[in-house]
Amino acid sequence: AFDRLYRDGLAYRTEALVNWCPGCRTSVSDLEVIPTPETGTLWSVRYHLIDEASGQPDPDAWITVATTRPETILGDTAVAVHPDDPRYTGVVGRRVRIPFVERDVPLIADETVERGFGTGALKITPAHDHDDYATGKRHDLPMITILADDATINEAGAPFTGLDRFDARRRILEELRARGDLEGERPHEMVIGRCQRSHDVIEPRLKTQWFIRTEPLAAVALEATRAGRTRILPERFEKTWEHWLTTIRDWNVSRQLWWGHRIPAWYCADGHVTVSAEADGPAACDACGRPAAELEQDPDIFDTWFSSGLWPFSTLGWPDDTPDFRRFYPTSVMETGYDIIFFWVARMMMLGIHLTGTEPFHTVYLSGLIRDPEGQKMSKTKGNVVDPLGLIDETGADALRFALIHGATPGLDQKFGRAKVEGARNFANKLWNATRFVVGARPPTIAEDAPRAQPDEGCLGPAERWLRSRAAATVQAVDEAMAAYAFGEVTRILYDAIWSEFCDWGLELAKVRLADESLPVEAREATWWTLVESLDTYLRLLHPVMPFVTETLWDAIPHRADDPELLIVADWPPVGERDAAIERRLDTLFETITAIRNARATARIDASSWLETHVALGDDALPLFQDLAPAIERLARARPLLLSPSGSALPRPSGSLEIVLPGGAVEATVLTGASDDAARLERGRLEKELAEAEGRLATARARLANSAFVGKAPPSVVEGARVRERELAEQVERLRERLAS
RNA sequence: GGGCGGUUAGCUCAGUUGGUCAGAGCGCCUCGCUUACACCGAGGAAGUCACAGGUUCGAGUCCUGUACCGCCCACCA
Repeated sequence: AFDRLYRDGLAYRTEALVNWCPGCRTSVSDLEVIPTPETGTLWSVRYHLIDEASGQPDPDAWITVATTRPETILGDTAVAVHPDDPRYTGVVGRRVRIPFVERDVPLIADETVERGFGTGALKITPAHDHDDYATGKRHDLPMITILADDATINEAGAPFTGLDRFDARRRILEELRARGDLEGERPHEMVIGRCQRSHDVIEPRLKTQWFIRTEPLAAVALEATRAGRTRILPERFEKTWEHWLTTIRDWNVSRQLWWGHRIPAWYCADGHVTVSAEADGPAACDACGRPAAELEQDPDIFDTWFSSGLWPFSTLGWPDDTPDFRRFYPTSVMETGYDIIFFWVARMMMLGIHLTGTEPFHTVYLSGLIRDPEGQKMSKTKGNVVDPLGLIDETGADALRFALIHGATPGLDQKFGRAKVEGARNFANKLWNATRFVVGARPPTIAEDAPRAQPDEGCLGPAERWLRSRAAATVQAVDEAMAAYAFGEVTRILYDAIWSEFCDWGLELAKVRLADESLPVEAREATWWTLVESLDTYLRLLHPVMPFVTETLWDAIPHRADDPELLIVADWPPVGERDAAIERRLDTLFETITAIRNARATARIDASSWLETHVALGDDALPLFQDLAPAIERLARARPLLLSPSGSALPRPSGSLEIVLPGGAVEATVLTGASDDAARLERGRLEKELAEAEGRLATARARLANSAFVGKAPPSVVEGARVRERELAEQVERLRERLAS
């Protein structure tokens, strides 16, 4: 890759100002310099003007400069003021004496100087400051390096040679004060660049190193996102992307470290450069033909992100045209944290497009960061890091995966702790037990190793049709969420479908039918096959999130002849057919059961006692309720259970529990055997329900009475409001009847 | 100095194109060992959706501003 970049004119070696970390003894990229706000000191220092006659500094004439880094005085090669600054119009062009090094430097005018800052006069240290470097270039100033690699003062900084930079600063200040040239000092809020890794103060300094010319690379990366060939999600990050890539500077890729890919560049005695992609290096110098034995390889290595930037294709055998590369490049979706969008994603894009001609992925999905339960960034020094392996030992990898995905919203950080993993572990456990139940509930008429059979359509009851319809709904919902990269939504859909629908209602209904000896064998078999079918669907849907437990459980259920050995390669489930009518009626049935349970609990009736219960409901749902009567009996502890068409007179002995469903479509009476206490509690519940229903009814009526609403809202919305109003009115009426009697 | 995100039940967070969206999990309260599961089951309480304006018949949901928390980018020594 480097060889290609070099030959394409995109890699070059030059002496330039780099970010030097004295602690790591290496240069680092701009991205690895962390701007850190700190309170420093701003010192005012007098530089004496040179008397033009004597050529000596004038003790009584000076210009005062402001600096936060007095040690860099040793490297000053100019003093700059703004050209339009009236205070200095007379002195521009004269020379000043730099103390200690006794160097005379020009007083120059440059528009970048802020007149309002400090004294309006700025010392220029081109070899140790990015701004000054630019100024030095503009004015062709000498660049004097005064620091060694360990940030001690070098020979150029005599008489302070050998002192650490901060010791040198103290000494210099002392001496300036002694000379009377330290005019003042004051605290100064500033931003200091520190090393991302060692936190040392970064020293800008001159080094001869390799750079990647980023502008053309950034241009093609930008073009790819602008044209939509690569999409960044969430979209708002495209703005960040644009900004960074349009202001990007050339990338220093040389590192003076040991671990990494060594830079494949060789130098001869004449300083010629030979870059080679050969494993053993070049045979001879490209320029002068000196043999390999006389060449020396660059001791530096690449920035780790240079190597990482090649990942999408270097892992596939590139630059060879391998089957893997042909099959898997370009990749599809790049998922990573937003914190490395520049470090990694941008580099993969720039290098990938240039080197392969194709964007490495069509979508970049940026997730948030995982933080500790208090919202702190996890760090080893803080000790708040979750050890995934330890957690996996405790709760399983599936639980960890589920928890991380469940809690994730694209691009937003999530607080993460034990509680979330435990919830996911419980879910896995629930699924495990549900499967255990299904496997154990196999009717004896079905052989243990029987191949998977379709439920007999003719034998399906409403519960079975409901299970199938809900499974279809879940497949559809999961498909949509997946397509939208809403992975947290995927887990939420599956959690609800499996726990609240399949387990809470589906299995409970199935238990009753499976145990019903009065039904023909075929009916019970159909119920079981329906359970297997739904479970099979849910396991397939959940597999990407919880691969291990689903794989194991899937192995335990009967399979079709064309199923593969493993779930991981099994087909994604197709969307089945919905049955809206069944879903609606079952919902009503569930609501009825819940309402009866609620009434019983409110009246503090022993949950295990069986009570005579009367239910009246509309003709459309009545047959279904009759069909599922045994299940209602069991789930509502309603026995005997009497079902009748709505409008039928229900018995209302004292102490009975009165139930009216929203909409008034279902009414029920539970005979408690009369207890004053129960009756009182029950009445309180009914009154509360009435008050709530009346409140909603008033709101609904007010809305419909508003001619603007009726006139402007879409007809479907108005119609919906009318239906709601009717239902509430019905419910209120029924409740009043109950309370009156 | 620019740019961005967050502010919804005690806690952690969902809420796609504005119209039963006020939700989930945990926690809490009351019951319960009913033949898959107490890592469970049944029921329940709990939010003026940060604040102030505005648009609209209608706004957590759109616009403007404010406050607080956080992040990114940035060559005022």
